[in-house]
Amino acid sequence: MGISERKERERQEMINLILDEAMKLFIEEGYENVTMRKIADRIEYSPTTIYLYFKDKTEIFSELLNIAFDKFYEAQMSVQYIEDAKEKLLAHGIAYVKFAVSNPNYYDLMFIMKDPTANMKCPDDWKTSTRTYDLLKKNIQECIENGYLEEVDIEVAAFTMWSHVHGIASIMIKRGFMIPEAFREYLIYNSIQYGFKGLFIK
Amino acid sequence: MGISERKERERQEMINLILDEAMKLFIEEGYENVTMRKIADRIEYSPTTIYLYFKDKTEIFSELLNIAFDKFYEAQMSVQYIEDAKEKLLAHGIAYVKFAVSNPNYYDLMFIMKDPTANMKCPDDWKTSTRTYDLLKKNIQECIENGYLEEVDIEVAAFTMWSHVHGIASIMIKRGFMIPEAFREYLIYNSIQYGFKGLFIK
DNA sequence: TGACAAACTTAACGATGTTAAGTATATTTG
DNA sequence: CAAATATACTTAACATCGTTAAGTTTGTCA
Repeated sequence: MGISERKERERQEMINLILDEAMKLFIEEGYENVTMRKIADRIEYSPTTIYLYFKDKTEIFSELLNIAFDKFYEAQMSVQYIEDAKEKLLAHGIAYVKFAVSNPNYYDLMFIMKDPTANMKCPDDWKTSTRTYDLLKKNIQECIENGYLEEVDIEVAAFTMWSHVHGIASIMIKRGFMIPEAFREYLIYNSIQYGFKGLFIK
Repeated sequence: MGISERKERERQEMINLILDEAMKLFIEEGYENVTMRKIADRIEYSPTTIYLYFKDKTEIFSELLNIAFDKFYEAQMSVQYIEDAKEKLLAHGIAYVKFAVSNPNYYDLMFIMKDPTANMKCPDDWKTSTRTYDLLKKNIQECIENGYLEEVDIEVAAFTMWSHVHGIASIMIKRGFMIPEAFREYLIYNSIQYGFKGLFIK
């Protein structure tokens, strides 16, 4: 009997409908503009219907978070084809910041916002997030092997590069107005260049 | 007649009382736990009384922001006595992050939170914030003069160091749970060391 | 002492997330 | 095929939030 399959399918469609509209609201207007009632308006159901598919608002955002991390990972992967380890590492950093500034709400959700995942058991749920960090470490390792970087604690090196690009990203997203618009791109590019290059020995 | 003076004094005391309690609530429990009603409870007045002294909630936070920037500036100044320009620059960076992690709510307010100053006219009100950035640039200038740094666009150098320490600070504050507790201090110190040192030529 | 202004409170509005109780629809069972 | 039941959804309500309007108390000055 395909009847329970159909029901499961319909349920999944409803879940996706909710997530899609929540995501649109979120991307367009940011976290504080995603309200249960606004989502309900968009999907043309009553607000309480949402609670039949999600425990609460944070569960919706946990799902959006996973989607965001996937896109984030893809953005980083788009640069992994580069042969030269040094060039790749630089491109990696630039891709990181580029993703952040062109998807500010995703980035906010992933790394800045009061963690909507406070209720999540970390080890499993953050798998998608460590994936990109592992990629960075791999690239650093490659640089060491090719003599571009001296042999250092790879954790320190990775954290240093991460904190640098994260710093750029979050300044641009949260306090970008402090920097003249025309100056921002220049600053992003040259800062990554300047900061990373200092670490290279060749 | 000292009567209007007394009234003005009493008014100022009320303003300070409100700010003090708001600040305590804010430091202890963060932004979202500061509500007009909770402040009212603490000062033992009705919620609406607060509106006789502050236009709205954001005006209270604008005041807290100024106080925070002052403390921040002081924290940076506490390291300016150091003679050697290179040592001073490193200490500056460490002092920055130290302030941030030991005053996470201040730091959040200053550089991370959805700007509570959106209604403020930037040029004047951000004076207190550019003050510390000018200090950083001065220290960098000194390093150049002493041959510690090559002659670079000072704006790029300052932004690079800022984004690095800001990155460290905001990771620790917002996603510190991703890093083992025992590892954090090590990472902070060594990352600043590693990142900054790379920029020096001597 | 009475007029008036300042300080403060009570009550309410519209928004939020969320829950409890009720209704309509679809499926299963006799 | 009709009655029983489970599923999907809605209405109404609660407590909380920032904020406003209207009313009350208090203190100052003529």
